[in-house]
Amino acid sequence: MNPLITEIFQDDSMSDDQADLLYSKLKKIHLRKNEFLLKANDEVNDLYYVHQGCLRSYIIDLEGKEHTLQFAVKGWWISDYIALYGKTKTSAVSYIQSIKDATIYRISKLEFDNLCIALPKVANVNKRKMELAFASFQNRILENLTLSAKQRYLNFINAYPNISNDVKNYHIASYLGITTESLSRIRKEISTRS
Amino acid sequence: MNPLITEIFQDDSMSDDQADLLYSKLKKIHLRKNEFLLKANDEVNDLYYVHQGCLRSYIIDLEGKEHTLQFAVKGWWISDYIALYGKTKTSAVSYIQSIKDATIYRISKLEFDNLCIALPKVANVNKRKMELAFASFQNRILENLTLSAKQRYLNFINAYPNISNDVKNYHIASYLGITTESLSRIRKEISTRS
DNA sequence: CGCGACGTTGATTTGCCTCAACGATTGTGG
DNA sequence: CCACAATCGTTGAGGCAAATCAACGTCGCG
Repeated sequence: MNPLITEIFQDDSMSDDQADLLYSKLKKIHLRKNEFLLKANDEVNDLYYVHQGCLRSYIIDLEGKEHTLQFAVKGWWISDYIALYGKTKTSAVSYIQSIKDATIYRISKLEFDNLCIALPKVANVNKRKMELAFASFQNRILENLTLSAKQRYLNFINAYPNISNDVKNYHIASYLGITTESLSRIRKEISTRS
Repeated sequence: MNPLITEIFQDDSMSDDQADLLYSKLKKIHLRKNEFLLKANDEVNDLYYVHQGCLRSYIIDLEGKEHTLQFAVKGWWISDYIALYGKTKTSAVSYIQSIKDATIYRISKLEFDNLCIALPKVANVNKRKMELAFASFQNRILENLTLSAKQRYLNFINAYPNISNDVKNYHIASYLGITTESLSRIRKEISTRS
């Protein structure tokens, strides 16, 4: 019984052989705060599982501004999905950086795809993960279309109540698509009316 | 050899038995222009494959405004993914309406999941479809964060050059997250500088 | 024809951005 | 452990892109 494999693949009914196989494909990585897992223009071949810590992926636009795509905490997978999953194989468009010291497990997409074929359980866990991510992407698009900056912020701290200990406000602002100044004013407005 | 199955599952190396099994799970649906496949608060259990025509999914916010989530043309799947894939099973939040006469094939998610288990080919085609959708969602979020309304519009008509024959401008506006008036002004600006 | 759906145009408002300055907090080297 | 600098957050003034509100032209269709 491999507790890491149980954690990652959410299945404790796996044989030792299977767990060993899975484990052999994972490469452990330690990241100090502010270190990068990936940078724009890097070649992208891998998926990253967050075992501990907190990461964030973001892009830098033509004007040099950062835009946060995703935060990832324990239990989440992260990568440059545009490059890794996109129609045309490209190099990374985003940066993935640790926000606090982190332990990551890396697996190549190629290996992962093979595991999905070899082990239906892995395929099924992955399928469900993709579906959940799908739903939450739709939700984010919808919120961006329908809600004010203030409402998006309230939803954010509601959805990620613990994350605000780790991430800076300007990370949140760049996730919500507003400036740090605007977020500051929103926070002020919220705090004064209570 | 079942041409419909070949079209939907992008695999012509399937046995007749397998193709028959797949075909038996599909229910053909005809939609006239403006008919609904799904409405908010309906129970959601199915996936829909667009064989012909054009559909659009949208939500109506608290102020009564429409926001387009997705367009779907031949070869695309559509459903209320927030309800169907979300963490907590809920009823539909969106409307799915045909924009022109359409032929749809419906399959229940339950049946589809069973097929994914029974037929690895189906699982793999589905996996790849999910990955592509994943990448394009990330792209859309990124574009919403980084680009002006004008740039998003230009990207849209570039990405869907044919779609503009079918969809109304106010559909596009609600997809881009702007008002019809703003889109009208953007279109004017584009046409006059050329 | 006449009505409704769709698109356009104008005047005004507004939510958020930009630019600039300045506290507060954190981190670091002497 | 303090001193100082960098990073981060806040505040203010002014500007702009897009929204709002309102009116009107145009097209297609019963």
